[in-house]
Formats: sequence, structure tokens, C-alpha cells
Amino acid sequence: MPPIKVKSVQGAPAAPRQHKADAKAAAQPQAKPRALTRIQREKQDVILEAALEVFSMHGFRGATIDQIAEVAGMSKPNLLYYFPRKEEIHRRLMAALLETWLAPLQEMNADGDPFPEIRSYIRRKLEMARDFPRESRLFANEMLQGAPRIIEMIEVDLKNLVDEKAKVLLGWMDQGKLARTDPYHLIFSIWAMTQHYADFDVQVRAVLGPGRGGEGRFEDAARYLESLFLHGLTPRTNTKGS
Amino acid sequence: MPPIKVKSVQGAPAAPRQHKADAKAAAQPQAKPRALTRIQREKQDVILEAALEVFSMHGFRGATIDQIAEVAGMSKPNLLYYFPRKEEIHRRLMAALLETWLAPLQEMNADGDPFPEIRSYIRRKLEMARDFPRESRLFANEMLQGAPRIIEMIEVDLKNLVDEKAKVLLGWMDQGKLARTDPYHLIFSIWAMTQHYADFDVQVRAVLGPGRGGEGRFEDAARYLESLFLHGLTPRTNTKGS
DNA sequence: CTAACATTTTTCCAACTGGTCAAAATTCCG
DNA sequence: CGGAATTTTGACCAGTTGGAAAAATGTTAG
Repeated sequence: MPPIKVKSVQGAPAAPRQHKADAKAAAQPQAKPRALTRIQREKQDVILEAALEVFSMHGFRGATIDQIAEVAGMSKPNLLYYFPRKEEIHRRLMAALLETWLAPLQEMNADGDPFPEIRSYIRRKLEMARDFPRESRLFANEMLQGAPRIIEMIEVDLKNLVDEKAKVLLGWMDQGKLARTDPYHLIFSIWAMTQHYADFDVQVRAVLGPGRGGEGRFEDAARYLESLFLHGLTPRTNTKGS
Repeated sequence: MPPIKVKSVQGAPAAPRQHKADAKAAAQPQAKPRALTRIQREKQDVILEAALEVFSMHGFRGATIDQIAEVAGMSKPNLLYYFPRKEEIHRRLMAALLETWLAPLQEMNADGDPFPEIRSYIRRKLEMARDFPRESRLFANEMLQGAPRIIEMIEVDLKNLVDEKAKVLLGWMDQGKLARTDPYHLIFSIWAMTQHYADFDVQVRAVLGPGRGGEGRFEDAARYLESLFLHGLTPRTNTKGS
């Protein structure tokens, strides 16, 4: 599983509070947003990075602005200069996350063959669990709370995407290229297993122990999942494959 | 999947703060714990139930005593009469939870045949996801935070149990009754998929939509998982099984 | 260099947090 | 019933929380 390049969690700009710039020169019909400065871009990134760290561990309510500010290496009021409220930070994080999160599924291609496609989808998701565990936990935290801040995106964007890919899977089944099962639960199972290695990482490492819980665990997981999805657990005596 | 009976989350007693009973009659070498009264048992149950609700949604730090007290229908000081601190409530919840959580795996029997055993393990876990989603989320929340309060139980009790069951699986593989794969990741995959239906329930329901997201979703999941674990996704033209 | 703007710090606040305490209300039991 | 023990309440507290205001300091284009 070679290194992959996925942009870290970072979304569209949101200029810092325009101070009391609205009081003076009210002549302008719209306050011109005035492109972000270098410092703004940098600091916002630092803050989002710190917020990812904290939110992903403690959830929205369990995270405090002070803590995020400390991790970001700045004072709380300074942080609040860039993001006027806690919710705003979280929103930015979630918006960027969702894009990143859906990308692997989008890549699943109807013109390809099911097994290579599913195999590489699993690989990509597993790489994300390995390389972006905090993003994974941020997502999981939001889900555990009932997804209050992203429910409509789940119900619309995600649902549409899954519906579309479920049709692709059904198409493959009709062509006899894939066992006939529930395409939705098929997708869920891939999500579940790959998320697991990020979200329950402590447990995975503790159970595997120091010997097998090292970096190799993702390779082992990938191999296991491939064989599970390919043949299940039924023993095959004629083991002649590569 | 018929209804199952698993005791709700409730652990060993922990007598309420003995007031300032220690000041008077210091003659006694050990203060006799004095069995719990009816009210104590009842109220503690009510509190634990409320705490389960709140902790499972917001995690330890995100939950507040006031909120738990409100859900439990009592005042905060009254709640604190039964559990002197927040951590105590959480501990009780976790202790009871772990027992309940490990039970299904313990039941997996080396003398049985692998497929019926694995099949019913999956069923039991899925039933727990359906019937005790809050317990599942409580567990997930603790994991997401790095399991600070139960790490040693994970590293000892859980690890031992899994090591033992991994040997059972390996035994089956040696007998040619089960495909040769990684037994640890096999167990992880069952955990992952079944937890998913409790922890990511919002997502599952939203994606399945009102039509298929109803009660039947657990039956569908059970059927899908059975066929996945049995044969994987490879199409079988000679569909002659029952 | 300097005015205009961007950034940072200091100070402050009201609401909320986990938790205490004594007094009042209730329950229990002989 | 009556007294002892248990349970509940209301007032309170120190520390934390999200956030506001304004003053102080940097930065940069003209």
C-alpha cells in the first residue's frame, strides 16, 4: 500500500471577522470581502489542524476553545479572531471532511470489473484509515451524536452517491460478474471494516499485541479483507492462484 | 432474529456516600457497608439509565451532570448523593458494559462447527447492535477517546479472550473446515460490521431511505453478512443450496 | 516614513461546570 | 406513634467555558 495523496482537511476560505469595518464608510452596498492575507491562510490552517486533533478525540461538546488554542499555539481571543465561534471551526472541518470522505467511492467505476474496483476501493479506504485517522474519528464522533450538523448532507449528497453506486453494483450482478447480494449493505460493510481500523485503533493494537500491532497491521487487514470479499470463509482445497 | 434477553447495563452496587458517618463511632475498624435500600437500588438504576443516554451521545467530557440529572428526573445534588462523582457513574457503566460486550464471543464454541458458530456469533452481535445501540455507542465513544478508562481491561481480559478464540479459529482452519486467513482480523471484521449498525445508525437509515431503512434493515444486514462470510462476493452459478 | 490596516494581547464577563454543605423533608422501623 | 436514618432540596462555591471589547502591537503599501 504505497503512500497516497489526499489533501488534508481544509475547506473554502472564510475571512476573519471584519472588525467594526461596517461602522465606517457605510456607503458601500456590499462590504468587499478583501482576499485573505498570508497570515490569515496560515493561521487558519494551524487552527483547523489543532481543532481536528481536539474535536476528533472529544467530540464537539467535549472539545474546548482553550484547548484548541493551546494546541494551535495561540491565545483564545487570538483564535477567535480567525473563527468567530466554535461551531464555525467545526463546520469548516466537516465540510472539507465530507468531500475527502466521499472521494474514494466516487472513483468506483462502472466500466471496470467488479473485483478490481471493489478491491481498490477497499484499499483506498484502508489507506485513509491509516493516513487520516483523526478525520475518521471526527466523522465517527459526528455520527455517534446523530450527525446533527451534517444530516442533510448525508441524506442528500451521500444518499445520492450511494444510490448511484448501488446501481453500478446491481449492474455487475446482472452481468453475473458479482454475487447477488444487497448492494447497500455491501457498501456499509466496506465502510464499517475500514473505519474500524482508525476509530478502534487502540483496541486493534491492544488485541494484536506489540508483535503484530505494528505498522504491518494495515497490510494484514488489506489481505484479509480481500480474501473475505473474494471468497468468504469457505475453505477452497484447490488453492492454485498466485 | 427473535428477541434476546441480555441484562441491561448495570453492575455491582456501590453504596451512596455514607454521609459523615465516619465522624461518629470511629470505634469500628471497618465501616460496615450496610446493604442498599430499595430506593437506593431504584435510583441508581434510573441514574445509570440516564447516564447511558447522555454519555453514549456526547462522550465523557461532553456529558454534564446536570444533563444526566435532568434526564433522570432529579436534582444535581440529589444525583450526587448516589454517585459522589461523574467518573464513578461512567465507571459503573463501563464495568457492566464490558461484561455484556464480551459475552457473545465467549459463547463461540470450539466443539461446534465453524459456520454455525460464526453465523450465530454474528447474529448475536447484530442483535446487540439492534437492542442496545446506546451501549454500543458508549463503547465506541470510549474507544474514540483512546479508551483511557478501560485500556487495561482491553489489554488483558479482551486480549486473552481473543487470543483464545483465535486459537479456536486456527484449529478449524487446520481441520480444513475454514478458509485459512488471519483469525484476528476475522474477529475484527465481525466487530466492525455489527457495531456499524448501532454506531452509524443515522447514516445507515439516511442512506437506505424511508423504504428500506425500517426495522427490516437488521434482517437484511444479517442475510448479507452471512452470505459474505460464507462465500464472499464471487458469483456462484450453481446455486443449488437450500 | 507613516497612515491604514491586520494581528495580538489584556481584561473582562455571564453562563455553566463539577461538587459541597447544612437544613429540611421524607421514609423506615420498632 | 416517634425517633433515627435516609433522601431531597436550596444556597453556595471556585474553576472553566464561550465569547466581547478595547487597547497595544505589527505589517505593509504608497
